[in-house]
Amino acid sequence: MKVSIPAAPLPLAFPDGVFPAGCPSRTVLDHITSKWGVLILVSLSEGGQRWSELRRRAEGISEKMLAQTLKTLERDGLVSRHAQVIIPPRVDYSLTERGYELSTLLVPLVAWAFNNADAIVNGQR
Amino acid sequence: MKVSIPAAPLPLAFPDGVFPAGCPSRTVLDHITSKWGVLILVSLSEGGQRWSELRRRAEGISEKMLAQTLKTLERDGLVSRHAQVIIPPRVDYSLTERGYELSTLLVPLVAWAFNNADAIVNGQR
DNA sequence: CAGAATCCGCAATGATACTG
DNA sequence: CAGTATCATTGCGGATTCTG
Repeated sequence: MKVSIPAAPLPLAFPDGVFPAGCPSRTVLDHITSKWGVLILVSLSEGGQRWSELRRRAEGISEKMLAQTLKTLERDGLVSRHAQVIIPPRVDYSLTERGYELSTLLVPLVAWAFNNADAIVNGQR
Repeated sequence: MKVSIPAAPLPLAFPDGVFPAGCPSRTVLDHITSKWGVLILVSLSEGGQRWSELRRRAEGISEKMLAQTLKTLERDGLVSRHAQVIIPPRVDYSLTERGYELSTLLVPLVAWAFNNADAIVNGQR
């Protein structure tokens, strides 16, 4: 049985529906949809967390990639870093307002992936 | 000025908030958040489109990556392929029901990236 | 027109070791 | 604890050629 699927209008300002190669949104999209970027942002949507906690939650991430991902997100103004100069050091990360706004779009996406993962990898319906 | 940001509860079934390394959702997430996967899915959210049109809209994509991306999304049951055996050939792609459901999450994400791109790359607020 | 097949470079990633 | 530095690897992705 076939069902007709309603076409959703793209509420985007892309001329002729073309996603331009040099568009800045491409870079932003690459950052926020990166393998580890998504997990870090979603993880932080629950509130501020320490370096070690982020490393634990994004299972499998290397220290290098955690540092790199956090730096990129910080430069993008999505994550803010709060370092306490104590020994041993303690550094907390949290979402900025803009990062939090983004996370409200990312959380449903990760949830969807989780809920549909089995059906997708097994080719079920 | 600082503002307090409410913590959003993660409506996910991840134990201890840990995203497991071997979780199938990781693979799914990689597919649907891939560089070209996002653009193809969002493009198709407007309705069925031909190979050549997808190639045009996802500006900068190579034939290889278009083929590879479409195959992956088709295997995942998110995109369906409709080939007409004529000369010259004509092949249309469209979203499955599951793919369409996903696109409703992806479209706002791309729109957000587009709307915030300038502020992000320029470091503005 | 819509691909498939092949070659190939380099940037992204991981592993390891070191440090304030 | 929270990183940085260096090195090794690989597989992603681009360019090209060929075809039904």
